Amino acid sequence: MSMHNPPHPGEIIRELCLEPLGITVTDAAAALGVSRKTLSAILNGRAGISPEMAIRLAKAFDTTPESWMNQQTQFDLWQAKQLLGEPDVQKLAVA
Amino acid sequence: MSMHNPPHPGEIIRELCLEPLGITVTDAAAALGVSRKTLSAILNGRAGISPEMAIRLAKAFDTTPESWMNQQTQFDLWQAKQLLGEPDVQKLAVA
DNA sequence: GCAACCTGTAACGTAACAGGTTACGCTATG
DNA sequence: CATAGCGTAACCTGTTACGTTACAGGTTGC
Repeated sequence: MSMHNPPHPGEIIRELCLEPLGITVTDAAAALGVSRKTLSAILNGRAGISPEMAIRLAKAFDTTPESWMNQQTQFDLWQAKQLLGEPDVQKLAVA
Repeated sequence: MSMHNPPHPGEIIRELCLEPLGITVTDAAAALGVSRKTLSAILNGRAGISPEMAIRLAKAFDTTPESWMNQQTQFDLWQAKQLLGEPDVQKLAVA
């Protein structure tokens, strides 16, 4: 179940949102109301999608904040699994 | 669409996981492999569910990490909407 | 060739958050 | 009363998001 490296959300933004519109990073950052550096960091995988950013992206691209957050969640979970391995946890549920 | 204060995930853990089992916070923290303080902070809404914690919770309670992350996402988004209000964002999509 | 623009990224700061240990006060139960 | 469980405070480290400023490299047009 989803064992392959999920793309970080920045790739999605660039490939599905910015490139089709032919908009520059500088202009997109201005439209989103964040600095060029902040958007650049996300696009290049050096920052994640914060809740605020998800709301801004949803408003700009006419989507839902949840969809952006879920992309980030998938990426974060995949990354945490790589780093954490199998944590030493006792089962507490019914079986 | 979901305008009411969503519960923070700590309440869910306490009410749906710990109380039915009659397990103490101290023991649950030990089973999860985290400190008592860390679990206490989550249960009382003073910390969120990190990806690592979601993985631990999923293993202990035989659920999925995604379900815990989604709970946290709902809470974070609701909170961000309260704090951010309507951000000044230009529409970039088709219109 | 040079100027203008776009981009990545570095350095500096702020603020916030997760996690840990230690310690204190409260409450409930033996 | 003594002990256990709990919340929470202070203190630490590491990480992240965000901002401004500045610099280096690439493109494009004159």
